Order: sequence, then C-alpha cells, then structure tokens
Amino acid sequence: MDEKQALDAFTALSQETRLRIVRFLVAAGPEGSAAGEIGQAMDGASSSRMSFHLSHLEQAGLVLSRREGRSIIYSAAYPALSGLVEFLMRDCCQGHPEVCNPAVAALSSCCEPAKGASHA
Amino acid sequence: MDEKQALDAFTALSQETRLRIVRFLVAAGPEGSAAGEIGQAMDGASSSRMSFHLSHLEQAGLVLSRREGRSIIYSAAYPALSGLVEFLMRDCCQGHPEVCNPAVAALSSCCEPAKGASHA
DNA sequence: TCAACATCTCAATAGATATTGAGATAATGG
DNA sequence: CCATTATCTCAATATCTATTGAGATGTTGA
Repeated sequence: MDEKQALDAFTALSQETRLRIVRFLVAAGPEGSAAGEIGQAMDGASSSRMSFHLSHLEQAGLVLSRREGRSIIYSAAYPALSGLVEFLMRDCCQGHPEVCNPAVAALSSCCEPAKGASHA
Repeated sequence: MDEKQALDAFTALSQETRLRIVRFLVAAGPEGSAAGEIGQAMDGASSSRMSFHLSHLEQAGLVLSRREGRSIIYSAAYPALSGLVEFLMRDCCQGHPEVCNPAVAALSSCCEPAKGASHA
C-alpha cells in the first residue's frame, strides 16, 4: 500500500453511497452480493449509479467482482482494507505506543468479542 | 463514530496534502507541530492553503490545535483515528475472523515490532 | 504604539465529481 | 433466434472542492 493507493482508497470511501456499499459488503462476508442486491440495499439506486460507484470501488482495490450467470457478484477486498488500516496507522507508535493501542483493542475485540473488552 | 463523522474523516483523508499532513502529524507524536513547520514539510505550501486544509482536518476531528505564542500548534487526534479504524472494520468478522486478523496483526506489530510478525 | 511575524479569512476562478437518462453489451431459457 | 434479465457505457449537466492572492487578525518585543 503506497500513498497513491491509500489516496484512491480514501477517495473511494469519502462518498456516502460508496462507504455504505463497502460496509454492506464487509458485513456480507467473503461470498459477496450481486450488483442488483446491493442497489436494492442502497435505497434502490439506479443501475448506472451503482455501476459507477462499484467500478470506482473496484478500481480503488476495495472490492472484487466475478460474473455468476447473469449477475455480477461484488465482495469486499479484506486485504486491501487491512492494508489501508496499516498505512494509516503505520507510524502511530513513534515512541508512544499508548496512542494506537486503543485501535488495536477495538479491532481485536471485533474479532474476539468474548475476550473481555466491551466493544465501546 | 457515526456514519457522518466517518464520511467527514474519509473526505478529509482523500486529499493528497491533507493525507500527508495527517501522516506527518501522526509521526510527529502528541506534541504536534506548528502550522508553519507543517507548511514547510508540504513543499512550502502557502499559508492560506495550509490554513484551508488544517481547518478542514480540524473540522473533521482528525487534528487538534492550540495556540502557543505566535504559532498555532496542530497535533494528530489519535482517538479519532482509532475510532475510524474501528468503524471501517466494525463488522469485519461476521463469522469469518480470518478476514480481519491481518489488520489486527499489522496494527499490533506497529506497536510491538519485536513481537514476531515481520511487518508485511 | 509600532514593526515584524504567524496565521486566518474572503472572494474569484479553475478543476474534479456525482447523477441522470438513453442505449449498448452479455447471459439465459424457450 | 428472440425476449427477458442484469449490468455496463456514454454524454450532458449540476454541484462541490482546491488554489490563489490580497488583506485582516492576533502576538510579541522594543
């Protein structure tokens, strides 16, 4: 993840519909969801609008697509999301580990909610 | 961190100069850096340009400011960055913890580089 | 109070982006 | 092959955003 990739990713995430799409796909899991289904979930957005935003997200590397019959299935690109998090926080601990530990805790509790932290 | 706050944060981070400013301040640590110093680090950007971007970042909640003599010192808002990471990855583990563990590992290794993971 | 310094504010302009609507492309089943 | 479904492509328009340059505000020390 270099600066240009990170910038493209943040640009993609800076638009309401696209941010919702990414979160919808993150919640949908690795299986993903068809373009039409995603459009339904986005207040019934038009197909051209969905295509525009989904293409934008795919170009930014945040989602993947595959054809399945007549539908095109989109899914979250989890490694890209992890890479973005890493990029954003890469230099977070320059002598001050306490400043980024909350982020680690938040992310850890997401993966292991029973581990003790009560998901603030 | 609600959707609007996250959107504002991503919008703020989607601009090259602002992304560099945030990373510069993250690396600068909690003490922060004066507006003029930051401007120097940004290829000598003009004061009005710096003011525009710094105000934008402050409104988005990503940086804090305080006056110190003639200068205004800006610093990274670490809790906001943690919150943004949490928001982005909040639903990352819907039955599939393996998809977000890389992000946890990346962030953990940032805080404890000697812990074993070789910072991919 | 004055001069020098650091930063902010404002209006104008140039450039980038999102939405819409019509139509094209691709796959399926009869 | 044709009708249907699903999605993409393209051009036009409206909106938003970044940069610039001039000047205002606030701070310091003499």
